[in-house]
Formats: sequence, structure tokens, C-alpha cells
Amino acid sequence: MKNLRLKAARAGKDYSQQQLADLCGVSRQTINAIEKGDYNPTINLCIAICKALDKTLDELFWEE
Amino acid sequence: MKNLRLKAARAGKDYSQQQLADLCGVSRQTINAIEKGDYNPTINLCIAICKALDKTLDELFWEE
DNA sequence: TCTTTATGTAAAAAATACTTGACAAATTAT
DNA sequence: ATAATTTGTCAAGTATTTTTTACATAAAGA
Repeated sequence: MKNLRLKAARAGKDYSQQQLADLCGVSRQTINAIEKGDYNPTINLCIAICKALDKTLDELFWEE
Repeated sequence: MKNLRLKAARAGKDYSQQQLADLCGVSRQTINAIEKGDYNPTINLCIAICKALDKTLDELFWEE
């Protein structure tokens, strides 16, 4: 399932996928795939994404 | 760096590494390595661990 | 229009998470 | 004491994340 919270948070910062990828030190395709939701990133990457977007893990990756 | 919050949460449930590993569907060595801190688990595994221990991602894996 | 930027997607290769099996040291229980 | 459980660690293999290269479409600007 898509990660719309991530997409929204990125939009809130007005970052492109490429910009966010650069901030996190990964490729654009990796960010794209995570938003698309068909995969399972590592926790370190999730943390890097959260910090780039001023969010926490629970805000972007936790689901009840 | 060691993940002492994870170790403490596991202790709080009185689970062995093996029991927690079984609940999460991974090997004991994987849990051991995560507590030891010398690696980078996937977010799905982190979520499985959190649910097994009644914690959230922020409580076990977020650092300011 | 024409150009540039942003996004979606795919396949092969590289990097690394995770497993399995095994052994020793440390705890805990009997 | 000693037996059983738990933990720490290692090495080799498998599975999956991530990179790289590439192409196509959509949106935005000049």
C-alpha cells in the first residue's frame, strides 16, 4: 500500500523525489518505491527520511 | 551503539531473544544483532518487534 | 511550442539483511 | 555441582534492498 503520509510530508517541504533522495543519500528510485509502497526499507533510511522532513518514525511509518 | 530500549522492553515482557524472534518470525541471531546494535534492520521487522513488545517505533527506534 | 523538470517503471548488478548451523561463556534452576 | 537455558559470536549461504542505467509520460516554464 502506498505511503501517502510520506508523499504529503515531502510535498509539505516542496521537495522533489530527487531532492529528498539526495538529502537521504539514496537514489530517486528508492524514494519512489517507498512512496509507491511495494517495499521494505531499512530503519536507517526511514530515520534519514524522517529527519529530512522533520517528522518522526511514528508519523511516517507507524500504523496501528 | 546498543539498543538498550529494546533490551529493556523485551525484559519487561520476560521474553528471551528466542521467544521474541519466534514472535517476529526471524532468527535469534537477528534479534541479538539488533540489540547489539551493529545493524540496520528493515522497517517491517522493526514494526513486528514493536507490536510483539507493545511499543511504537518512536519508543524503540527513534533517537533525537 | 520547445525545453526543462518531475514522476513512474523495468532489468541487471551490487550491497547488505537475514538464515542456518555451530560452539563457547554466562545465567538460572534443580 | 550440574543440568538446562540464555546469550554472544562466527562463517557461509540465501533473500532482499538499493544502485545504476535507461526509457516513457506528464507537468511547468520560457
